[in-house]
Amino acid sequence: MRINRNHATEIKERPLTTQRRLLLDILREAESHLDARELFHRAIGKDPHISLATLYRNLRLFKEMGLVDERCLDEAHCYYEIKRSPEHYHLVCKACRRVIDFESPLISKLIDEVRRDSGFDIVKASLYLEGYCPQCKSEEKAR
Amino acid sequence: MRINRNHATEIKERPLTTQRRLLLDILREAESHLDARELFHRAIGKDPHISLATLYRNLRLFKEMGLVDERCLDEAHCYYEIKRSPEHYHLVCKACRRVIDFESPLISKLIDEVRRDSGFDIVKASLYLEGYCPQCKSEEKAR
DNA sequence: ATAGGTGCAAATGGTTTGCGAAAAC
DNA sequence: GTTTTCGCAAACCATTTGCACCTAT
Repeated sequence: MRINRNHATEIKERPLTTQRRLLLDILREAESHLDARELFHRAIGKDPHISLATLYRNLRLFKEMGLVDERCLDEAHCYYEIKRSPEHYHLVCKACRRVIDFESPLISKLIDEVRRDSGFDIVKASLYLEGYCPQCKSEEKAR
Repeated sequence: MRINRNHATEIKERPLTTQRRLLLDILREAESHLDARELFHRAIGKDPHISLATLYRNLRLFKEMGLVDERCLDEAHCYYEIKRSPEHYHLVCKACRRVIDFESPLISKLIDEVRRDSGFDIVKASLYLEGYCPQCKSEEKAR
């Protein structure tokens, strides 16, 4: 079995090795938003022999093939997630670090607007909103 | 002289040392979007004795004080820029890496929408659009 | 005199790479 | 038999930290 990206360009097709399947399965099953550390932790759980090098090599491959998105919130927090459709965006609580996905039709409107004004051919949009979730807000107040 | 953030909360006021002024000046004068390496390069130009440790310590301080924003496009590309108003967002060309700033009233509409739906108190929005700029698009076609 | 800042050099820690062995085709 | 992947250990490199000195109050 092989993996590749439907609208692939010059990127070669690659075999779906046991390790790659393992990693992709974890990413798919995850409630999403795993960092490399957590992904490795879960991978070790399923196959104690898998190595970090393999993990990073394949994360990079997945990124290049467009199977996985890398989301870097800041220097210290990079998360990986399987691409799913429809596209969605992220809302992060600065207190508890909970991440919520959301969608909004306003974004495609915005993209159209920018495309028209700038002449860019836009292929990807990343949007993070940060703030405080209802729980953390009220805990804050209680203090 | 001192630096602090107008709507400061618990963050102490800090003295504006020569090194801090130097760094802030560079960030202010920059056409924006400097990474740590480039910032250091320019800093060394003005004061050959300034150290990387000072640069990182102060970048972190500036972030905490809300003077500077850190934008991480991916693992390898973190950029720092002085906060200016009004808020603006980024459009990056995947081919030439050019970065364009833009604003749009649709974003505050979007934020209102998300705030209403999620109950979050939203304090920051980061939006990157990636694609190909008009020049790179036509060079691509020419090939 | 005390607190905070700086430079230097060493430590840290996440990510990458070189290499020989193993697997895929 | 050639090509690709893997695991291991070593290398890399951006960032952080410990410490002694310095500066400002």
